[in-house]
Amino acid sequence: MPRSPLPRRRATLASLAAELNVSRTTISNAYNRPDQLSAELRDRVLAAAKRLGYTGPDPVARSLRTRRAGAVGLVITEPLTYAFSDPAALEFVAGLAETCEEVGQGLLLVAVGPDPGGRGVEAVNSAGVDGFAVYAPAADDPCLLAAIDRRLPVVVVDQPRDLPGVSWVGIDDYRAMRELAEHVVGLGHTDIAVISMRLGDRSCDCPAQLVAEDRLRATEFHGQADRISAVRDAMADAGLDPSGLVMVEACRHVAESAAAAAEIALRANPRVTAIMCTADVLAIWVMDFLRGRGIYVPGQMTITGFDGIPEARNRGLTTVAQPNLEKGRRAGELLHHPPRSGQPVIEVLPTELIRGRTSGPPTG
Amino acid sequence: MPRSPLPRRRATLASLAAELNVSRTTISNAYNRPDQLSAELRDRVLAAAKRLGYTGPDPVARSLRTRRAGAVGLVITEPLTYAFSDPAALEFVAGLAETCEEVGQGLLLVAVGPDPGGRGVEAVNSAGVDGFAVYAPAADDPCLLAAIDRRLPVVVVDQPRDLPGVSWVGIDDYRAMRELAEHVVGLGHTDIAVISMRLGDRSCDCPAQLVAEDRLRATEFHGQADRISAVRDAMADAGLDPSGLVMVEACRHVAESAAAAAEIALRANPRVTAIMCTADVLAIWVMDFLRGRGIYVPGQMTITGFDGIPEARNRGLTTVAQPNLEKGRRAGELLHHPPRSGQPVIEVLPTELIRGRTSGPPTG
DNA sequence: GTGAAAGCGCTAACAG
DNA sequence: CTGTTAGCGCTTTCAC
Repeated sequence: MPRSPLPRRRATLASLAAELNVSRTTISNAYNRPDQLSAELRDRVLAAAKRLGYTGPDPVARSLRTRRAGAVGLVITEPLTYAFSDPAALEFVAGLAETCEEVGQGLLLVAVGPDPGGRGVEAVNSAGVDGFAVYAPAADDPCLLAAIDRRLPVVVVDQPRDLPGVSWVGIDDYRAMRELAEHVVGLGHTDIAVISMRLGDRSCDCPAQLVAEDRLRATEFHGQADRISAVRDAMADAGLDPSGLVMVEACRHVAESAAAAAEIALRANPRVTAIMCTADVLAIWVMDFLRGRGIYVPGQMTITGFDGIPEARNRGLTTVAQPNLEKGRRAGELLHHPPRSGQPVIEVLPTELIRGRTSGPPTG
Repeated sequence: MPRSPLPRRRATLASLAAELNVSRTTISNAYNRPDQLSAELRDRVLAAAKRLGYTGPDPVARSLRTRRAGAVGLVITEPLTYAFSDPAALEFVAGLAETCEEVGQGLLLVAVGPDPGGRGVEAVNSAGVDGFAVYAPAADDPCLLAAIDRRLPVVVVDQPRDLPGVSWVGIDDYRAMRELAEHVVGLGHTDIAVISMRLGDRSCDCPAQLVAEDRLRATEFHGQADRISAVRDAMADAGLDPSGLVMVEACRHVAESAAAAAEIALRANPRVTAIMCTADVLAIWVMDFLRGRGIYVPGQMTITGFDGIPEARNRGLTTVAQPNLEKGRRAGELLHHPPRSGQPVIEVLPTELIRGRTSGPPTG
C-alpha cells in the first residue's frame, strides 16, 4: 500500500475507509456508534484518522444527512452594536447561550445588518439552524416573517405576541407598566412624560420626536405601545387627563437620542415632573442628560425605567424588573425541546416593581 | 397536473422543478444567478416557490456543495456567562459581529461549556463554519487545538501568541503593563500587589490564591504572565525588590473572587499601597471591596486596571486601554478575507495608558 | 460486527 | 437561456 505522506486534499470518511480497507460505515460507526465495532478496530480507525489529519465527520455533510444543524439561530433586528449596548438584551442572549451550552448546541447570531429588507431575509434563509429565536422585532419585520416561513421551530421574544402558531416568551408589558405608572401617579405627579424606543422603522432620521396619536396606534412595536397605554390608563383612572401625557420616542438606541427625547419632552411641557422611560438604558441616559442640565433626581424630576438591568439597580433606579436571563433560558428550552404536540407555547414571565431612589413626590 | 394543496413534505428544489417542468438548474439559477434566466421564467419560479412554501435552497445542502458555511465560529473557552460579564470580551464580540454583519456572514457562538475537554472539542469539530476566532484560550486548551486541527482559517485572540502557522490579533501585553507599572512605581509606590485572572485550569476550587513562582512560570496564560513580569521588571528597574511583589490570582471571573484576591493580597503584605489588576473588571470589583472596607482610593490605595472598558472610564480608573472593538474587527477581517498567501498574520494593536483618578502617591 | 446501496438537497461544469 | 451529468461527505436501513 503506497503511503501518502501529506494528503493534499482534506481527508474524508471515504478516504479513511479506503486507507484502512474497511467500509465507510465502519468509519462512521467509529465516530457515532462506538459500540458497533470492536475496540481494537476503532482504535485503528482513530489512529489512522489522526495520521491523515481527519478530524471527524464533516459537520455540514452530517447535517445534510441527519437533518439537524446542531445550532439555533438568534435574529436580532437591530444592528448588533445597538443590541450589545443594552444589558437587557445581553442578559437574554446569555440565558439563551447557557441553554445552548447545556445541550451542546451552537448559537448562531444571524447577521441581519442595517438593511433588514434585503440581506437580512437572505441571512435568515441561509442560516443552517434547527430553529430561531427572534428578539423583539416589529410585527411586520421581514426577518421575522422569513424565520417563520422557514418552518422551523420559532420563538418570538417580547413582541409581537399574537402571531398564530408561533411560540412566544415575554412579559405582560401592560400590567407591568401600569403598576409602575400607578406608583408614579400615586406620588402625586400630574405632568408626566413617557420616552419610548422607536415606534417606526429605522428610516426616521431625527434623534427623537413627539409621538402623534395615530403613530402610536399604528406602531408595529406592540410592547412599547402597551407600556404607553398603561401610563395613560393609570392617569385616567386617577382622574388625570391622559391626553396631557407627553409622548416622545427616541428614534435610535443611543444616549444622544435619549437626551434629545428628554429635551423635547421638557420643551413640550416644562411643568413635567416625571419622565417614565420604557427601558432602563433610556432612563440612565436621560438621567445623565438631566445631571448635565443641573436638574436633580428625584428632587426636581422623577425618573423611571424598565427592565431591571444591573446598572439600574446600582443607581437606585425606580423600574420594573423582568427576568431577562430566564427569558433567554425559556426561549432556549422551547427551541431545544419543541413541544411534541407542535402547539405553540405562550410563556408570560413575572415582573417586579422596584421602588428605587429616583422617584419621589413632585416639588411644588 | 394534479394540484397538491398542502405539500406534506417540505418542498425542495427538485420538487419545484418537477412542478414547473423545468430542470433543477433553472430553479437554482432563479435564486443564485438571476441574470441566467428570463425575468418571466424567474417570476414563475418564485411564484411557484411561494405557493409551495419553498423558501429557497436549503442552506445546509448548499453549504455542502459550495464548501462554504456562511458563518464564522467564535470559541470562548470560558463559560458564556462569564464571557458576557466582561465588557472587554463583549466589545470584542461586537466588533467581530459587526464585520460579520457587513459581509453577510453568521457568527456562531460555539458552545464550549464548562467541561472543555470533552464536549467542547466535539462542539468545535461539529461547527459548520468557515473559520474560527479563538478568544484568549490557554495555550494548551483542547478546543484551541481542535480548532486548529480543523484546518480552517483560525485567528487566535490575545494569547497564545506564538502558535506556528496561526494568525494572531492582540496587543503587546508586556509593554502596555510595563508602562502602567512605571507610572505606579513613579508615583512612589514600593509595596505593590498584582491581581490576575486565573493562571491555571478551572479545577482550582478556591476563589483566589497567592501565585507561586513556578506556577507563574508554568502558566498557559502567557498574556497574564507577561503583564505580571512587566510589573516586576518595572520594579527592578526602579531599584525595588521584585520578589516583594505580591501576586494573587482570582481563580474565577466573579466579584467574590476578586474580593478574596484583594483580601489575600492585603494580608500577605499589609503595607501594600497599590493594587494592579490585569483587567478592569477585576479592578472595579476590588474597588467595591475596598469601599466596603472603608479604604479610600486613591488616598489609601492606588488601583489600576487593564482594558479600558467604558465603566472604567466612567469611574476614572487608571488603566491601559486597548482597542477591543477593533480587535474584533481585525479578527473578523482576517477570517472573512484570509490572506491569499496562506501565511499567518500577526497583528499587534496599540494601547494607551490612561492616568485616571484611582492612582496617586502612597500615603506615609 | 461489517459492508453495499441509496440517497439527503444542492450547485457547477459543460453541452446544447 | 436551459438541461444533463456528477458528485459534495455523510448516515442509514438492510443484508451478510
